[in-house]
Amino acid sequence: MEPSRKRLSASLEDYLEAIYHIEKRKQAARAKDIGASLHVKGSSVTGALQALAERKLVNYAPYDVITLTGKGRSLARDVVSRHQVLRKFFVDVLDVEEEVAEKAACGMEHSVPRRILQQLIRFVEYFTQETDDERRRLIEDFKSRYTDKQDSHD
Amino acid sequence: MEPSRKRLSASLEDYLEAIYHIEKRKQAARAKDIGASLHVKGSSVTGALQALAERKLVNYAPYDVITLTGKGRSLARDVVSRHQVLRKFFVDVLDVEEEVAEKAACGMEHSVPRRILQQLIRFVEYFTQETDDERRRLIEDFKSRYTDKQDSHD
DNA sequence: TTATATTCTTAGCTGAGCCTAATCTTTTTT
DNA sequence: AAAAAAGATTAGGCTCAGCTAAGAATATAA
Repeated sequence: MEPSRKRLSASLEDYLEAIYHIEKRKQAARAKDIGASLHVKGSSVTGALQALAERKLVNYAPYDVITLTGKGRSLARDVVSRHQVLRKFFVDVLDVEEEVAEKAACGMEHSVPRRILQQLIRFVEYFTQETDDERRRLIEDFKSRYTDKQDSHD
Repeated sequence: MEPSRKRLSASLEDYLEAIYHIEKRKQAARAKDIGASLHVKGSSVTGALQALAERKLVNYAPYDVITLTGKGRSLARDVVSRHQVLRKFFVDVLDVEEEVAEKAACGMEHSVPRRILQQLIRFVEYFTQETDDERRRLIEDFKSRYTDKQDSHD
């Protein structure tokens, strides 16, 4: 009985992520919150929840509230972490606008390999450490050279 | 008559990219080369080519060789450039293994916003300039601290 | 120049993942 | 408690992007 080893689709990862955030705000998630958060209709949510339930990632019973299982929460945290790392890198290092960074992270979070993530974490850490002036100065210097916050995103 | 303003799917971008690379090696692309390069069957290639032809991105006639149109080539270059920038950043800055970098670039190239790309280009440039020792030294220092080239990709 | 092999296309199927419309459930009002 | 509203689910449809199998077109070999 393998623990459904196949990779989750980008879409299902999004659902997991959304549920995770909603759970953090409220106790449990409702279908409509998920739909609102992902800009999809209720019927799509139901479909996704059934897929997630089949993989034992959410506790789901029709008309009941939705919660993540242990496995689900762990996977959700993984996605959220990818998102956060990218976002932080875009904002703190590349000096990109919050909204652009946020959107970009959303798009790219599903395909960042572990190894890249690991290095990215180390990299951001290395260059933003409170304790090292030289490194932080360089990043600041980089930023100050390209301070053209226009719109050329997307 | 709008020039089909809607964004290309990740899949169609992959096809364009593949054709671009094949064209660079040989004179023109054949369906089977494209299929081999993307690991899809011939019939899928035909389908994609028809979609691309409809958008005037490839010159396509049944059983004939395939070439990019001007618009197609320009778009292809765009994709390839996103790919290369990511790849270079992963290898030259994050110090990630070639294959991991390559795969990651493949996955992420479809969702990098322009703005992020622009900053990434500047960033890599800034830190790998031949002319600046201090910056290059810091990157080297970063690399030397995390020289654990194991497998934890994917 | 036939025969064979290769390549390409068509037709039709599948699964994801979204949608709308109709039909439950559950909750809230009156 | 009955009616109304809100929320969730099912049924069925659509698009995308892959697949297989069968057949057409082209290229190669005998």
